[in-house]
Amino acid sequence: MASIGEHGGDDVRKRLRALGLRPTRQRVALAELLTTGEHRHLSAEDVYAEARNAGIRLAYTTVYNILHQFTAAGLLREVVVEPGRTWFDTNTGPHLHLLDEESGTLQDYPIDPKSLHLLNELTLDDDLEIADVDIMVRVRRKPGRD
Amino acid sequence: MASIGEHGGDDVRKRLRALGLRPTRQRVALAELLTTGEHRHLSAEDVYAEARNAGIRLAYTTVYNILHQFTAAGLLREVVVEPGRTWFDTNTGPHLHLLDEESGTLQDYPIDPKSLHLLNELTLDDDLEIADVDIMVRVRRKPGRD
DNA sequence: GTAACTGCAAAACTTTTGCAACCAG
DNA sequence: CTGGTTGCAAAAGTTTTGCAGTTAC
Repeated sequence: MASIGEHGGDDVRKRLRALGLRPTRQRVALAELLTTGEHRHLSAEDVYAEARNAGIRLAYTTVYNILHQFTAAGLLREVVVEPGRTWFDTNTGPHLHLLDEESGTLQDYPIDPKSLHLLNELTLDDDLEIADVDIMVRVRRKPGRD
Repeated sequence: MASIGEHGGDDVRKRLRALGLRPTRQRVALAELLTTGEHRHLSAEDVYAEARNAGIRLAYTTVYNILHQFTAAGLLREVVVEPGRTWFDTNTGPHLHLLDEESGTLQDYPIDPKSLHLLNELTLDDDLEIADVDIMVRVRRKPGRD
């Protein structure tokens, strides 16, 4: 594990600054929390709870502020599944989402961007360009004998 | 224009019944409203307002109930763009969505399902199958000279 | 010192719930 | 009749706002 210790996080600070974000105590703490370990899907509430558990003192409002700033900066991706169910995805690489509607489970599935052949053929207005593509595959248990 | 007149809607009634939905006054009226004319993206509020303007008396709750029932029955598609921004799409054919984040505008773009080559290669659990696929292409105005 | 940022409480929104009244078959 | 539907008001949930106080540089 890299040296993201007690008083560490110098690299995080640099990265934040490069994104035009002042490395405040709260932003550094959340950035470390969110970029450490496996990729995850977290609700704002999840992030708040985890932060508090980790001993980070910060307000709920601040969690929202920072999550949105991180999303705008490309550190996170926002995934809206249903109204009132927003996930922040720590995986910003090319992937699609598998949603099991029965359980509400969201799963990443890596894809080769080149396979999105279709997107190169979209006819857009001349002054428009593709900023991002979200693909959600809704899966269900096969019907039949239970 | 087909005969969807004052006291008409017999075909609508049949269609609703075929879907297992009792053709109540409210359901018939909304089904006519939503299946007439061009395809559109409507919020629950839009539908409520349009219905009232058209002289249909019904409750906000009922609009939600019916929109969800229609969605489950395949008469509509639900599109969630951001938390607190759900659209009901009257176009149930194969298409993707272009979202201009600046303006919040959502636009349909027809696609050939066969071009979704990628989806045939997804490795899913044996008891799972694809129920539906939502593709959202976020577009933005090209940066550069203003 | 100053602009950027945070924290708190309240507000704003959309969507859901519970239950009595109503209607279709 | 009888269960499926509707309507109303109230509740639930998430996300946003306004503004005073704090912090980064």
